[in-house]
Amino acid sequence: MGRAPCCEKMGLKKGPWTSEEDQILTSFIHKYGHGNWRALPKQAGLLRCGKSCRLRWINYLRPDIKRGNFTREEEEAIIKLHEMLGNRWSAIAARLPGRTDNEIKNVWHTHLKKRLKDHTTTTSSTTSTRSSSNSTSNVKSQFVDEPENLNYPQPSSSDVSSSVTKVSAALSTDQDTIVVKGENMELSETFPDIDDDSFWSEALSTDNSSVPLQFPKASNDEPISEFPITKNDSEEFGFSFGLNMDDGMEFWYDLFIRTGHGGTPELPEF
DNA sequence: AACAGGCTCAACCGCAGCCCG
DNA sequence: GCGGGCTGCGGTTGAGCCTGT
Repeated sequence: MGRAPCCEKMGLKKGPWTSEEDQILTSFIHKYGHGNWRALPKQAGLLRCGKSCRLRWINYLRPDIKRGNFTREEEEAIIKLHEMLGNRWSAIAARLPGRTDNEIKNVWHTHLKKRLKDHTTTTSSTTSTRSSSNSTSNVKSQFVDEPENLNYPQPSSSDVSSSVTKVSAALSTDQDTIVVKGENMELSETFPDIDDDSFWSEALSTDNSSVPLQFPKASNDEPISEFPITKNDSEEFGFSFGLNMDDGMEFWYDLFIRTGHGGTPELPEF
């Protein structure tokens, strides 16, 4: 089909975004949403192409973005999801609240891929119960057998350390099923067909920031220079800072609790 | 202190698919 | 059904930072 002309128009800026540009874009989207990325930079008075604006918003400016290092649980989830989904970074990102596909992709290529590769070369004799031909199929044994390979600070207490390892091992999957096991329980979370993203998008439907809102009436192409954000604005558009971050934290907290960190240090051996 | 090589991550590029006239 | 416009996605790049020598 027809390809979108890229940012080749004269005068359009490329390269790193300035804080001023960030502020303009953020303010505009908070106020009017992003119904039309192509028209947005013009409306907002940005010398960027819509594509660049969209990327900047999605990967950096969105308020529900969880900044900072990936937690152990997140990295394990990425590995598992990659095992199931392959390089479908957006699908993986949809399952990791607050993380973007770009971020996950970077983490995969810089950390996880290398880690898995190192492990497979050093522990080629390690047996895996999975018969999958996927190259990442030995993820479980990696975390079970060699937690010291991970670049995480290890607690001084051996009890805590071992429990972490066991929890990681408990995050096993059988294709579409992620099984989380804890003491005195076997809680299975059977996820629906992972090809159907609707389940997840519904589950994460609090992501109001992605809901296209309305642009100002474009009586002319005058850029809108000021859009102070008020509490009323955010309420009017159903937008709220921190909401999605809380959901993300809730997700991991829930996982944390279910895996036994929330009170029961002892976990079944694997 | 200076340099080189490696690493990280924000941003860009180009393709695919969806939507609509 | 066809074609153009647009968005979303995955792969790739490169500037800046970090680390080792």
